[in-house]
Amino acid sequence: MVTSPRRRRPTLDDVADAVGVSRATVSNAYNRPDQLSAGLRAEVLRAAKKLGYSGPNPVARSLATSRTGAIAVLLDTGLSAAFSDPALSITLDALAGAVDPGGHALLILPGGDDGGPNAGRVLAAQADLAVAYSLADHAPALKAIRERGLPLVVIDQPHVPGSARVSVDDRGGAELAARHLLELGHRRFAVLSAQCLSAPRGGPLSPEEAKRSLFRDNRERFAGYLGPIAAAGIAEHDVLIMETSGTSREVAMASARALLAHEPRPTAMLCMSDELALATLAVARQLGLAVPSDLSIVGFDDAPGAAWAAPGLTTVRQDLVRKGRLAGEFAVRLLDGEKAPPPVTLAVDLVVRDSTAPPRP
Amino acid sequence: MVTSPRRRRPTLDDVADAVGVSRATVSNAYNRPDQLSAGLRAEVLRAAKKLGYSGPNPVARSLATSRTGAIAVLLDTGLSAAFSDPALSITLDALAGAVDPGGHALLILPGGDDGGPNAGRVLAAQADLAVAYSLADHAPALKAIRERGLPLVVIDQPHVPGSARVSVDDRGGAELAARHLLELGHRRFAVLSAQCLSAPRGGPLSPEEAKRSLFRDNRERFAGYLGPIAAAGIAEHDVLIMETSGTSREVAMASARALLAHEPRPTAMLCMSDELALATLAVARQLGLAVPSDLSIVGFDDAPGAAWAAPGLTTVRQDLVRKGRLAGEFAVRLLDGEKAPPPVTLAVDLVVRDSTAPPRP
DNA sequence: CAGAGTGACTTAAGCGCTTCAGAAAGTCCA
DNA sequence: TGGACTTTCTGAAGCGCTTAAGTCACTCTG
Repeated sequence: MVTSPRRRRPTLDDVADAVGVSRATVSNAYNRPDQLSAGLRAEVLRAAKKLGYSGPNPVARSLATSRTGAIAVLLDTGLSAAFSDPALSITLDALAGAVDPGGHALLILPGGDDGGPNAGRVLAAQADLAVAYSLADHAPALKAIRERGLPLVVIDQPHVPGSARVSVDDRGGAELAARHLLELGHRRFAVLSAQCLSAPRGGPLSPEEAKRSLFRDNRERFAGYLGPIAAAGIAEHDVLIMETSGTSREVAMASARALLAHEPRPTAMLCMSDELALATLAVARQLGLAVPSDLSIVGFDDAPGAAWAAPGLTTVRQDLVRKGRLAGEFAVRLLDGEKAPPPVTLAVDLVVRDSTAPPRP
Repeated sequence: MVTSPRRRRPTLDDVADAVGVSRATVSNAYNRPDQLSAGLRAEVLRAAKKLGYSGPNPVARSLATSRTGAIAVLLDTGLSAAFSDPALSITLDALAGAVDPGGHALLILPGGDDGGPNAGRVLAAQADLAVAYSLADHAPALKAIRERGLPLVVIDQPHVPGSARVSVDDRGGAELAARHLLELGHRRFAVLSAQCLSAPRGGPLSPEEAKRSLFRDNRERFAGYLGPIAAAGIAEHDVLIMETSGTSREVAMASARALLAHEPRPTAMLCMSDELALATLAVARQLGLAVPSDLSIVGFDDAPGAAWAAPGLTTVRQDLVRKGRLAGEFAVRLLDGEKAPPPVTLAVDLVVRDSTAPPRP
């Protein structure tokens, strides 16, 4: 019984035996260099190298310390769709940057068709904390997180008791966009939204349906769009609303095309993301519609692409980097055992570029 | 000593005690329902629910089974930069889809400034396998993976003994692009590349420097571009080469602008990704250059944006979905204990759209 | 009705590490 | 010179779970 038949990886004990010290000492050599003499530490490390020991097994360490060093990120779509939205990439990058000094990596849990990741996956995820990004209100994943008692940070979602939250003033932003167009004199509006209802469906939506969206940010934006429009004496039912299914550009373009095919054609399009706005811009170009003289378009996010577009996109700016960083900081604080800070709502503002103008008389 | 002061989470033992069975039975209730009677199982689950036990602790389970259920993805840049490239999103989405049935999530390790993720992070990552995506050849992360003895799948990188590999015919694709332009009659070329050398620097590159790129795919593409051009009797040093630093659109546009400012202006631009090509397209528009009559542009990847662009982008198509899926399948096979399959190189082809034409006479 | 079989649980040995409470040996100062 | 400290290292108790092997009480067969 000298060595196991299948050459197993060396462990802390093997190193300890090789050097002739206790296991605790080897552990200290890696984790608390001040607990042993420099000479012995060097000897331990040398022996480890010789044996091919690459340091404490991360899983075993996690079990002993009850810290995994990972943060689960719960998304509501697949990776490709999720990351085709620059807003997510930017937010997550900032988040990753904020938690990186603490040594936390991101464990990505993509969503399925029920507004978030599979609950079983969430229950099995090795993470110290979860970040939920714009999930449907009823997402099973959220329940799983609660069951596990995992600290939670939510982004762009309704507040969950006990969790930290950062979101933006979706409604206020949408109002800014709608008022801007109203002030320019528009009366025929269309709204292009990402998925609102369960099960990818896509297609036209009534204002009532829109306001019942499963996603809080959608609901808020709808309310923000429709409020000022209604206040201006335009019937909500005269506002065309279209939900896209999925997040691909093709689908978005098809939806935009459907909206623009309506008679009388809307003169202003309110888009819930810059991606949707850019898709609309592309469709307008295909149809030979001049933007902004034939059609005004307003986006949301102020993603980098909004500024590069031709014409530059008028859009509601939100500070994505700040949002991600804040979420990351909240995560770190929760991990440090602090209580959840009060929810933060970031302000937005309207960036007027060249995609909006008064409608043709 | 009835209960610990800080209410700790219930464990398998607590449930076992509550029901009055052994720990193994509770474990079986979760993992091997056929090992106990349906009645007892229901009772166990009921007790678990009552105690607030949400199922076996993932970390402890991992330690016992020596499987984590996560796949580490090693990237060479930060998240924002990484995901601003649709090629990565698409590949990773396909990869995630392929490993999902096995219950594997992706643990994302973004890169720093040394061509890959920090080695310490890699050593500490809780994963069963690593996927390296287009890292620099010497990336410390790769060494860390080897030390750990973790199975490895590399994408678009040199072969690592013992690991699986999928890549595309970068050189062949680049040759197709160059030949296409030569056949159209171009003689003044520029090449726009992503980062090649260590430490983000950006700026003009000599052909020698270019061929020493730290990234295999870059080297191959350079070779593929320059080969046919040289064969056509054009001196390599007459080809303008520019490396961008980072991956943001702004930086890419600045690089493109610099190339187009050269006198005499190149008539054809070879871009190592569609993102770079689209940035070039935007610059050309700003400069009032007509594409393709004043300037031909060829991209690489055939990302979705290539088709939407106006004009449609001529580009080298690679099957990103297939690449990701294949990598995922290889991962699954390695996890099943199979030997590394032989490396696969996917074919590419040239998609000719409207961004290339003969140069103005 | 003995012996083989089967179903339903339990026992106990890990998985590889951290960490706290000592122990042993040396240092310091009155 | 001897008690009070330090420094350096060890012992051992977990962390929460899986799983191979074993026990025990039955049910079939021939």
